[in-house]
Amino acid sequence: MQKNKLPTIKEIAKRLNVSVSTVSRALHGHPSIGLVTTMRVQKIAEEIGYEANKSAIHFKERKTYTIGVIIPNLSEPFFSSALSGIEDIAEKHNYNVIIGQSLDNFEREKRIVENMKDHRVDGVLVSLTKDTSTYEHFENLKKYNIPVVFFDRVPARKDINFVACNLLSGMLQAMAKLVKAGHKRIGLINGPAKLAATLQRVEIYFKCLKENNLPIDQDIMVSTSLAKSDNVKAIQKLLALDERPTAVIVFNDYVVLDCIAAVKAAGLEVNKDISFISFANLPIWEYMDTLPLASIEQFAHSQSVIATEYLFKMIDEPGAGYGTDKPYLQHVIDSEMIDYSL
Amino acid sequence: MQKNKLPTIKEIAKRLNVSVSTVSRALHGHPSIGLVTTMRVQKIAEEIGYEANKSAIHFKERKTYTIGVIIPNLSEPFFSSALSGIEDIAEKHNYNVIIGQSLDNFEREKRIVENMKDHRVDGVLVSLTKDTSTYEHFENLKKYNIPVVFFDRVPARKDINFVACNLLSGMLQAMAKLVKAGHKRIGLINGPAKLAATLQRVEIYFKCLKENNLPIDQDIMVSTSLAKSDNVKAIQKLLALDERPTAVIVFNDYVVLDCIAAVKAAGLEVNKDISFISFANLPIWEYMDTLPLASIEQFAHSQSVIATEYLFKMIDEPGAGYGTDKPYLQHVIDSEMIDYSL
DNA sequence: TTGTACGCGTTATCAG
DNA sequence: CTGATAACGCGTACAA
Repeated sequence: MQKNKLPTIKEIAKRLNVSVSTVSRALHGHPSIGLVTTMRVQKIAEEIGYEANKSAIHFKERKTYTIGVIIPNLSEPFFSSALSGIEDIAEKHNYNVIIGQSLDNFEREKRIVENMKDHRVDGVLVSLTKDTSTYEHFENLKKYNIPVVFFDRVPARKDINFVACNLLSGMLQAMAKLVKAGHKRIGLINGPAKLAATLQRVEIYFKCLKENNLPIDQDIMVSTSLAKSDNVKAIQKLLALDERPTAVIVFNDYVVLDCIAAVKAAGLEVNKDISFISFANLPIWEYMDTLPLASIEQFAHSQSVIATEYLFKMIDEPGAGYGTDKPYLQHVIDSEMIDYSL
Repeated sequence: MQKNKLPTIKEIAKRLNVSVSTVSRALHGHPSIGLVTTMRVQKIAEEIGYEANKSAIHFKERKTYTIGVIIPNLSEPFFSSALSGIEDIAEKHNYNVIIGQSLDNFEREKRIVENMKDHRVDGVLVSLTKDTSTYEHFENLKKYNIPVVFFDRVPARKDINFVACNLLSGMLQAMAKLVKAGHKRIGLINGPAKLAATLQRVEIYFKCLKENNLPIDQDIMVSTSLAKSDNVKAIQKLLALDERPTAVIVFNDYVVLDCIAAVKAAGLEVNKDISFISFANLPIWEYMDTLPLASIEQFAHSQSVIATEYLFKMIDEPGAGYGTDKPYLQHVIDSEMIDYSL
């Protein structure tokens, strides 16, 4: 029935027996168009409910006014909160945001990048899969002049733009606190080996031990794929040790949640038999009865906002050198211990 | 430096001294093109790294292969989980998803709808603002043949497509459980008046009281704007009553979180001095020590998936009558009590 | 002050 | 088998 008969500039021109350019200019209030004509045009534009087809304009401008966001999983508060920040900034720039969930799957990540390139987004924000260790799919975007900024889960390279968290600062505070409380045997539950953050955690862990003159003991270092069952296994391994750690650094708050449950299930008491410190600072701690001693804030929102703002710099001033060589964005946010033991 | 010199079909044509149509057909493996020509074309296409400009194709097809999602807030797990489901389905249909956060602000919602229309999305999914009570901005989309499906927070109308939760079924189970446990004074903490769900809650509340031969008492009915401070005020009002309720139906799990905290702060014990039942079934309950007696699952994921699939039916078969009159989607999911008291 | 012509990248139609 | 041309909706340099 209703044919796709959307009002166009052409339609208006026909009705008024003027040219499309006149209509176009009239609609934009161009000074060179006579007042009467302008009014007449605007009048029927109003009447027939004309509204410019942005996608046509974008096509012509060879821009889409859209940025792409690639993240592992929307269901994780960390990422949805980041996305929320991104959308905020994009909206201020009159940009749209399209999303792609990699689901921590490298192949999917590649497909999503491909798709975003096909759609000619004007820029891309990425938080990597835990399995991403090559970056050609992103290189490809350079060919299309599509700027990329990584955040949080970033490649281990120097020729890219990223914003991430320096976990050390907060961790040092936390560690000092543990040592002061008398902990001498401090374990580590780390994440998947391929994640850059995992390596970082080890480094920090070592550094902190050293800083406090504590020995390194491989027995109390375990890791998890981040799957729930694996989290439980990890903590259980530690609990089963003859000489178990009295405190544990944990990859993130989600893992700690499972650890706490497992400790309770084992008939032990959190913060007495064993204490935890982890990374993320989930908003729910506020409501929990049993929490880690401290959590190292990761600033999902700040990270994403900074990344997005830089992305827009690159988009708005192409050729200004942003994102190339010297002015690479390599923003590292100092982390911060949030003390829950008070 | 690098001019926007992306390889196009035209470029290939020039290099080979053939027409663009030949190139186009060769690229698509059209049978009418000679094998040699086809090969030659594909060869340099490969060489110069040609990739079709989808946005040009979409422009020509007058489709964007993009759907819009309008939700109050990405930071709420309920909505991010819904969005996750939407993105999943869209991806299967090779569609993109653009998002808009209304932040529960009616004016923003209008702007977002406008924006999505400007961008000519092929369809829209909406969960309303708590202040939305008029729907002209959506009517407008009809003019552009952009189908709309509402989910969860839906308009109180019959001439639209929606999927929502019937909260009654789960609630009846929960209520039966309360009564069986001896509760006779059951209060209500409701949400903002403008939200359709608020009215629904009252109806259910009344119905359940009646079903169980309990009297209605205005004193134990309060409401909150959903802001934290307001949540606390609401529960405190109930706690301050001479004869306070022994159990309370609460608008949703987020409000309960604040209630529980307030109860503890008042030196009372949850599930002893006062019990709660609410709506949402947050994933974190699993990890909490203090939880409501039960939570009525809202099925964020299911709702959004069903809504999205119907949206694609409308998109894929326009004129098939979907979304008009008889085949309006008015899918109501029966809710389900999740019992946490075991 | 207004109109003509062109370009954005692609596909479809019609001719040859 | 291949090419020229129109069309999608709009903006704009150039011409009148």
